[in-house]
Amino acid sequence: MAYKLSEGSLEIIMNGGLYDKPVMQVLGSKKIQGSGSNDRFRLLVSDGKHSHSFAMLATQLNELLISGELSDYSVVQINKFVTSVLKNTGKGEKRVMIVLDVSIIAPGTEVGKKLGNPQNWSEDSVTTSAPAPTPMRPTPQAAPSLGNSLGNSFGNSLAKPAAGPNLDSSMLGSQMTHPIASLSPYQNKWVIKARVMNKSDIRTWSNARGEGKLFSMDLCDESGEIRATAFKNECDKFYDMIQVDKVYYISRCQLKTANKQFTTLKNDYEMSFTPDTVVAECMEDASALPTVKYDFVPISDIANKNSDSILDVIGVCKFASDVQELTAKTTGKLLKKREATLVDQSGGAITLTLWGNEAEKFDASSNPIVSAKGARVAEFNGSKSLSCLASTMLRCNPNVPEAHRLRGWYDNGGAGMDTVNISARSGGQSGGSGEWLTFSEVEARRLGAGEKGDYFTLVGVLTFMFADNAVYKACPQDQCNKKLVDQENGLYRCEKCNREYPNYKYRLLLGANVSDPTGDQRITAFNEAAEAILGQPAADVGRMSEYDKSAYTQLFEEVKFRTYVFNFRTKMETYSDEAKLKTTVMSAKPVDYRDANAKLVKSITALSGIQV
DNA sequence: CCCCCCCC
Repeated sequence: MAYKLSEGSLEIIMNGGLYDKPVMQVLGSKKIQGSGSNDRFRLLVSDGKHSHSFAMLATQLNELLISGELSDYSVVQINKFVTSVLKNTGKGEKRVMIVLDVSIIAPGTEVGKKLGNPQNWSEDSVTTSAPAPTPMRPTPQAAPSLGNSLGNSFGNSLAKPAAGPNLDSSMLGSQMTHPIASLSPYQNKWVIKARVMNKSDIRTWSNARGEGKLFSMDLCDESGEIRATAFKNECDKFYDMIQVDKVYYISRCQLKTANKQFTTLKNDYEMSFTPDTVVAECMEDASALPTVKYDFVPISDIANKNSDSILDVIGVCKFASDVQELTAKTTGKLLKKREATLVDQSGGAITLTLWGNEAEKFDASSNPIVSAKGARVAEFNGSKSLSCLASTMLRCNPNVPEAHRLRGWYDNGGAGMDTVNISARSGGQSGGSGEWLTFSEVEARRLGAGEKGDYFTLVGVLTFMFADNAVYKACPQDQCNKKLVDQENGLYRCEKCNREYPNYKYRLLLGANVSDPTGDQRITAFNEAAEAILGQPAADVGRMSEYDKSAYTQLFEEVKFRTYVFNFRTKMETYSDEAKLKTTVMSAKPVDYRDANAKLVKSITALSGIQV
């Protein structure tokens, strides 16, 4: 049988032209050292007229060679390929062809010999041979280096949109962009057309090697996904431009091996923007480019998921807390978070914690549909909630069928449906998201029954205070707050430090009763919380108790029957066979009536389904 | 060149 090779196709391709599905013969292959398991293979290919050893097999096709399916003398049709120019090869520029998809027309064993008499094609042929023959389809003939000319074109169009007779983005079809899966450090001239799946906040760093700022983004196309990071100048240059869900042409980034420890994206490489990087938004229809794929878990099912598992969720945001600031224990970093309560048709409600910029920007006032791909299940005090990671793809009112279904459900009665808050069953900041509970709800939910105790917020009135023992003389050591024993000789003994001191500090330990319309509770307020309740520093309260008893009594009279927004921690403890809730004041704040009224209105709306 | 993903 005679095999017909696409004579002359190599010359076209190696001149940067396009040739549709050339048929070639493989004359040899050679393994070149890749990093780790990423071996790559170089092929010697022939079109019958020329042979060329600068063809490389895309790594995803390695198996063809390893299995022997592709071997010497095989005749193949190259369905998909890209070329790129390598610099610094020692012999000037070298163009390589990367084979992305092949069909084997005849196995090497069947062909058994070299077809024709191909001459070794060299880079010199470019200048000695005639210009490339007419390609198979309209092609950028003025573009001996595809990536380069596209890059220039972007540069021009960014500077002056109407410029450039050569190429504009409307001419950029899929033929001319490179699949993300084909990118590697071996190729430096390429253009990808990619959708932004996720974009990070700007982060700064400071370490022994210096300091700076960066942001990163996750890109995808039909072939795969890759992370790109923009540092310093590039961070400033591109942060505002890059928008989630939009599609961009991107060229001239630096590729490097991805550290798998820090990414879940399916790519062996990641890229960094460089001063030469060009980004141009794709203005034509890019609906063919994949969007984020979801695998939503019904909210009520999340209660059965393991902690730390990663999942996708979508729900109506029924409620969101204010932004709270906190300090990370391990890093000392100042963090901002907001807790959004999501509900869906499963009848479940769950808290989703947003961080940083996403927390600040979030607006729950219109009860948006919120979706999160890759949120992490967290467990606190035995209850499940979700937390966003840097890799989580968060969307408000995403254009997906589930979102439209939820909107319809919520606006037609779903808002009034009873939900089971799986983030509040037996722990956590109960009621989630800054919701206020009553004592009867605390009882109904059996808060405090768990191992670690439960936190909740409640508006209550101080109905009684144990004023007599509210202040004591404490060990003056910084970390030691032990009550001192008066030695009656001007010295005070600390049993914990096993030392005597001539001095002491006053600390507060206030026992009290708090009531709300549904019940009451014996509570304890330690130093800072008690100072907040009394509105006086412990030192002043101590002086009053010792030197101005009437002022001391007056202080407690004034505070009695005041209303506070309390944050409590409660835990069941057993004293001499009797189980009792031990409830501690974590914080006590005066009521902000504006905020309180807003909460009541929200609650009325949620319960009645009627917009107030 | 980062690599943190936090808290009650």
